Order: sequence, then structure tokens, then C-alpha cells
Amino acid sequence: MATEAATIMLVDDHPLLRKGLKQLIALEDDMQVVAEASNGQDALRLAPEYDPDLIVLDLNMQGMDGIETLKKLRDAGVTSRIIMLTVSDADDDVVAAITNGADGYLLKDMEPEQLLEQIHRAVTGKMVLSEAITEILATALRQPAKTPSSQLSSLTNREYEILSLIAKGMSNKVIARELDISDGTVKVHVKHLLKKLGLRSRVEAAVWMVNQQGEN
Amino acid sequence: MATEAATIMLVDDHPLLRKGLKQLIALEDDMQVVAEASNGQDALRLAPEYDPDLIVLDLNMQGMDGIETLKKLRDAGVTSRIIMLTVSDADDDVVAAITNGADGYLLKDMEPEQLLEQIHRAVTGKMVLSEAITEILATALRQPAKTPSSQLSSLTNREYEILSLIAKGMSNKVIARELDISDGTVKVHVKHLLKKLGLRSRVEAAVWMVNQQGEN
DNA sequence: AATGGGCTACCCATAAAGGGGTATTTTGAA
DNA sequence: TTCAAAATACCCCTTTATGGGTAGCCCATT
Repeated sequence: MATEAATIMLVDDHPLLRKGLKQLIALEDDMQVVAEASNGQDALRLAPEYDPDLIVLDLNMQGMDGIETLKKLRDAGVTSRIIMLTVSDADDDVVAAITNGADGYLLKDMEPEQLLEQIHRAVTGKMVLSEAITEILATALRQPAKTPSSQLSSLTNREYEILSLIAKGMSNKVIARELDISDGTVKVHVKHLLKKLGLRSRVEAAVWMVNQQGEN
Repeated sequence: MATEAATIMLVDDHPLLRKGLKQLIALEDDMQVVAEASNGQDALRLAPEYDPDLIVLDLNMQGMDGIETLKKLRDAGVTSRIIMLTVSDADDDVVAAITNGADGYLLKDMEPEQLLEQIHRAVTGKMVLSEAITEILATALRQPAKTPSSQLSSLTNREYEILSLIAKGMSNKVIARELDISDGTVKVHVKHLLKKLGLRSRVEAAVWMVNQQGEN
């Protein structure tokens, strides 16, 4: 990476934005765009093929959204640095992105020079965050009660109940019998609670919950 | 104990369950709840102080679990009769409870009347077991070989390593990449470690491991 | 009356996990 | 050196889990 130019893949469903970003990056002789994708599926296919140093991922895409793509990329073993690029500064998105393995979160309304500089920093392994984003994260961190990544309080009673049972190692079927509801319904609650907490599996949920309980 | 009401201590981390059980016992004029604890530590402190005739001990508690609490109580010289109350009918738990000095093992899904009757029997010195439990014990007795609950020490280095990663919430695929082996091999190790520990799923394994780590 | 959240339950699909087996290679201890 | 355990990797199969959708019902707020 020292002598060779850093490889970058762009993932955005707006051709114009990709083109602009590509030209912007082309100005730098130590970075080059080696792949482009207009959706999550293509990104998943191309990432392993090109194994870029950096992936710039749009958060707001049709179909598979950025967070979802991010998750799947990490699941697929992609170790490239990944920064999210978006117009949105929704708190939840930021937290979800970071907790799902994003290395940065930049807003599209940044000045091009600044954006380029941040991409530089990202390539060198630093976590990059827009100023507005750092505030959001800082705010989230200042609230000691609920952890940044996940709000236990955002769960409904039922979801919390089911999370507790997961943390005892129970399967959906067992939980269903325990609560006297169908296992399909349990699945729905699990689905929702995983999304709310930004976790990828019941195992993560169980571990997280147990640690949570242990701390209090 | 003949003329006076039998004294009982409840140990369960669910306040609701304690309350319900307490009210249930309050219906009987020959038994009274003299102490309550929501965790193993409190139980260890209160047991010598109140020296109850009977201790009803929840198996599935956060932090120090029921089995561990049971061991420590016996180690501390507590001679009260102790019955385990639980939702779990995991074979190993039953065996572990009995071999560690429990005088009974009841399931929480019993009918209240039946539960009360069993508690009565326990106070009078009889060993009480849920029906489903007796079968498990019988089966276990037929296989004298392997020791009760769970030996971390019986795991190979690789198995322990993988168990630790499971306790971090990782999937087999992720673990495979982490250790640079095939995910099929990870499955084999998981299979073996679950069998050795007498657990039914990676979630149980994760929870068990996290608790294990928290205690040490 | 209308809206929305929460709970229930199902549909569909794919991915992950679990449990049995065989087999090769490596490693360490007898 | 010989043997057994450990680690690796695959085969088979079934079960669980996950993620998307629609939809009805209840209840509270508007």
C-alpha cells in the first residue's frame, strides 16, 4: 500500500455520484477506483473478487440498504475498510453502521476536498467521522444508562422477555412453549429485537444480554 | 420442627416468582418464608444467619448459578434441606444438582398444588423429584462413567479456543476465518464440545461460557 | 373515527447449525 | 517406534435460525 496505489470500490446506486467520486479520487495518484457497484448484490459479488483496500458504501440504496450490505460484507469475510457515505445523519444509522463494523461515516454534503482527505485517512486505517457524526456518537456515549450500540429500553416488554430467555440458551421452539405462543411469533420478536439492538444473531444477543445482566 | 412452623428461604432472581412462591407457602400454616435472596451471594450470607429448614434454590440465576450456589452452601456447612427449582430439565443439571447435595429437583411448570405438596415432602426429609426428572436420574445412573455437569478441563485446546469464540458471539464461518480452518472443521469441534459439556446448542454454550468467565 | 404501536400468526426464501459418519495427517506419550 | 488422541476435512441429512412480506386483533392516543 506504500508503493502501490490504494484500491477502492464504490457502492452507490447513483451513477452520477459514483462518477463524481471516481473523478475526485482519480486526482490522487495514491488511490484508484478498481470496482464499482450500483447495489448491494453486486457489491457482495465484487468485493471478494477485487478485495479493495477501501469500500465506500452508500447507506441509502434501494433494495438491500447500506447497513444490510455492510453486515453481509462482514459476514462474507470482507476485511476491507468500509466507510459509509450518506445524506442521512439519523442517529440510529450511525450507531448501526459503527456497531456493524463500519470504519467511518461521512455525509455527502461535505466539501469534496474534505471528503478526499477523509478517504485518505480511512485508507491509512483511521476511523473517519463527519463532525456532525462525532457529536451524535459523543452524545450517545454521554448517556451512561443505555449503551451506545443498543437500547435495551427501546425493546417492547415482549421482546425483552424473549431476549432474556435467549440469554438462558433457549431455542425459539422452547421459548414458544414457555410463553405459550407460536414459534413463528417468537421468530418475529427475535427478528425485531436483533434489528433494534444491531446484533447479528441470537448468540450475540445472548452474550450481550448476559454481560448486560452481569454488569448491573 | 414438629410444633413450630418449618422455616424456608427462597433463592431466585425473579422477584415475581419469589413473591408467588411466598404467597403460596403463606397459605400453609406449618411453613413460613423467613428469608429471600435474589442471588447466590446473598444466599450464602443469609443461609447461616437464618439456618432455614429448607432452601428453595433457583437453578438458572445470573452470576453464580444454582449449582455453584449449591456447592458453596454445602461447602459452608449449610445443612438445610435444599431443593432446586428450575425451568430446565437438562440432564446434566439434574445429575449435578443431586451429586452436589440437593435434596430435590422440581420444575417450575408444576401445578402450584403439586409444588406445595412436594415442598411439604421436602421439609419432612424426603427427596423430591419431578416425574420427568426421575427418569433422567435413572438413565444417568445406568451410565456411571462420566462425571456430572461439565468439565471445562475435558475440552481440548482447540475446543476451548472455539468455545471462547462462540462466547463472543461468532458464527462457525467467522470462527473458521479467525482460526484459518474450514468451517466444517469448526462444526466438528463445536459438535464435540457440546457433547462433552452436555449442552444442546451454541447459545447454551455461549451463555454457559460467559457465566463461567464472569465467575473466575 | 382514524392512526399507530404492539402482539399475534402465517407465507416465502436462504443461511446456519447440529448430529451422524469416514478418513487423513499431525502430535505426543508410552 | 507404535499407538491414541487431536486436528483437519469432507460426506450425508435434519433441524434451527434469519429476513422479508402480509395481515388480523387489541388498545391507546389523536
